[in-house]
Amino acid sequence: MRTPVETPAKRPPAERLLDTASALFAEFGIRAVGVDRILAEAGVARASLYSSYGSKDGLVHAYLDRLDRRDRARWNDAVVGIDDPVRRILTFFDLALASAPGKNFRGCQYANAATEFPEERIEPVLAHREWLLDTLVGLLDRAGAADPGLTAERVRLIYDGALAGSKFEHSIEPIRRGRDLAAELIEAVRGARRAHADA
Amino acid sequence: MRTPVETPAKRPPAERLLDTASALFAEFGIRAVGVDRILAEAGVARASLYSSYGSKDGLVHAYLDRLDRRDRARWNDAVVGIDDPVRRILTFFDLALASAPGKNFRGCQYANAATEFPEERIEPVLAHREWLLDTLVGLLDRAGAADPGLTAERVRLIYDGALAGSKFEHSIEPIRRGRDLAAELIEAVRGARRAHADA
DNA sequence: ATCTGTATAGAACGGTCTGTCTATCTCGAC
DNA sequence: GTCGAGATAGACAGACCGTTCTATACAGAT
Repeated sequence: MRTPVETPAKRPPAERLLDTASALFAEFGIRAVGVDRILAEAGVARASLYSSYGSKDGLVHAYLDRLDRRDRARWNDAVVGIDDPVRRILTFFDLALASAPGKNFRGCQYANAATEFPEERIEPVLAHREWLLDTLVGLLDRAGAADPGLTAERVRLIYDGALAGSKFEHSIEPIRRGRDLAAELIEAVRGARRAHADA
Repeated sequence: MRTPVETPAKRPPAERLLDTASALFAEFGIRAVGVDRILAEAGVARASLYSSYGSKDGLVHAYLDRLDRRDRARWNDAVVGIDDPVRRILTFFDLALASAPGKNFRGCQYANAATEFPEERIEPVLAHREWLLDTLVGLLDRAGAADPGLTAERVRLIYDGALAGSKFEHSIEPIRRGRDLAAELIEAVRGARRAHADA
């Protein structure tokens, strides 16, 4: 049993399916993409979808779950070698800046999923947001910010607004503005704690 | 020809249709609501929809157009008697705070529409955002803020983030936080201009 | 009383959706 | 060579989609 090196090493159907579905869901929305289209673009048989994921809903959950895990991993990779907690926070914006154009400025995929399925509580979406908030709290605490909990909520709010604006305007400008605003906000609350300590 | 006063004055089908559709679109999303359901809940005949609006798409556009006009009117009514430009700005957040629970914390309906139809450029959505920004610029200028253009963009970004957070958390807390953050931001840039003028 | 415009109910159409099923094929293990 | 798992293609079912159509009922104006 050897892994073919020269050939494109045709990947198993389940993986091709998830890759194709992820790209289509992100670009056009979940409800707007039917399984027929996913199957055609992935070059995969219908039965493979239902044996691997059980249903379209199963595929959707696999998409969101992997999205969460990958986004965390991408941030973790990006902050390797960065010690400054503020720069680590701004990395969230930097990653969004880098990926927004390639995703047609579709904004936050978690927000999009929550919009398309307003009645469901989607576990990976909630988990991702909680991770983001917890990470921000820890970093702001390390940065010496006054009231890290409140500031973390505010930074996340700015992050949400930045991605929403990017979707509206099909531009990275709102993300840039959000980055600047977050940086200034953090700088201000660092000063506040310093001033308080001085007094 | 008299207007009946005592009876509920059964309103014409086109209006009932738009009211029902607006409520359903807002709560469950546009794609998720079929015309059958709208017709049933409005108690209106099928043909009335197509004679009044031409198609479901026509109904959707009427919904978004009226939403824009009503939101502007609602803000205009709310700021009657309020002179302070900062309080006028915060009225945007106050209105969102008041209406969010009744709308099941579905966030910004313009953002939701943009999410559900990523390929279209939806005119009322763009117009509403432009009106919001222009209004903010004028008020911030009157408030004596440094760089009203930039600050207006930032306030709108905070507003977007507040509504997005409200949708995620099914709570008005993010809107409250956005209001506070916007108030502090405006106060800071007012101080900046005063300080600059003093120097 | 008749005409007209508008609302009604409901059948029907073509299309698309998710999901199931059958039947064939490929390929690695033994 | 044989077997079996997994992939393939494609037909099929049943529901729902938006839309068009016919036929009927009812109001007000003439």
